[in-house]
Amino acid sequence: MTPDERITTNGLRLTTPRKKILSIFSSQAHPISFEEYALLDTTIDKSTFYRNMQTFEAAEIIQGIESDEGKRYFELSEKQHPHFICQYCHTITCLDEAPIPNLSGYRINSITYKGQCPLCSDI
Amino acid sequence: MTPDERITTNGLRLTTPRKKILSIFSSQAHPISFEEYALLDTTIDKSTFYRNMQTFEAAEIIQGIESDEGKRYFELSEKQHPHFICQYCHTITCLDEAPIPNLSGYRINSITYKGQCPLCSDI
DNA sequence: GCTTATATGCAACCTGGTTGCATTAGAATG
DNA sequence: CATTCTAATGCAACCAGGTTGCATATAAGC
Repeated sequence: MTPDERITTNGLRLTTPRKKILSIFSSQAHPISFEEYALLDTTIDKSTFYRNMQTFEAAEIIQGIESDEGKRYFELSEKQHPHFICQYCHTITCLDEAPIPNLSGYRINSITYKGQCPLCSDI
Repeated sequence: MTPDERITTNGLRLTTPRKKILSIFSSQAHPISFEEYALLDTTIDKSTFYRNMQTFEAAEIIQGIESDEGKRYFELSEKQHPHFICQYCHTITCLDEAPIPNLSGYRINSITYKGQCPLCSDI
């Protein structure tokens, strides 16, 4: 399913800002914040962005994660994978290979590890 | 080591607000936010609280975790354990029994799961 | 007890994110 | 293709959690 199709199958309107949002998110390898998004789309309005993040999260098109700096990062919600947030360089890495544990009774939607990434361990 | 000793061994002064902060945190079963802390200590000053959270995090006396609502929660940094944040009731649970995986190259300081807790799954 | 650096408490501030509301523009209908 | 209706946008004002500057207080060493 293409990003645009994911919008319409959820009964949402295919608007210009939404097409651009999903197009830009499709080309990201890591979650990005509004601040970073706005560098790639200089015409976006802040409230349009955040309102769509909420809409897309409810439709499970986008997934949000909280950084260690009180910011929210977003990425396309494709194959589930944990994230690693480095507390030193604040980089967010997608751990595509890491296993997802089974916690009986709990339904896990996201996993976030925080700590020191390999690059920051070397210093 | 008592909480007070953890302060002095880090070269920090044993002040009245600090003693109260650690005393209150010692009696908590879950991480709490400033909002919740202030209900238990009505004389605390917001900046004193947050400055001490930073100091204590640096001294590894306190550990902070980000909620799914853009708030920060804190708990005494004792035995390392993952946390589960329910996206429906927003409760933070300590998963004392859950295993801590090994990610080669990464040093893990905290693990946060988000999703649906058993109570919210039943509804 | 005196001294000095550290910590407190208050107010002002910052910033990420939200809300209200008038306007715009998808999409369905005839 | 014009009309209609509702969802979505864009702007400005706002909110809340957390931080900062600075004068005052106080813990700890002598």
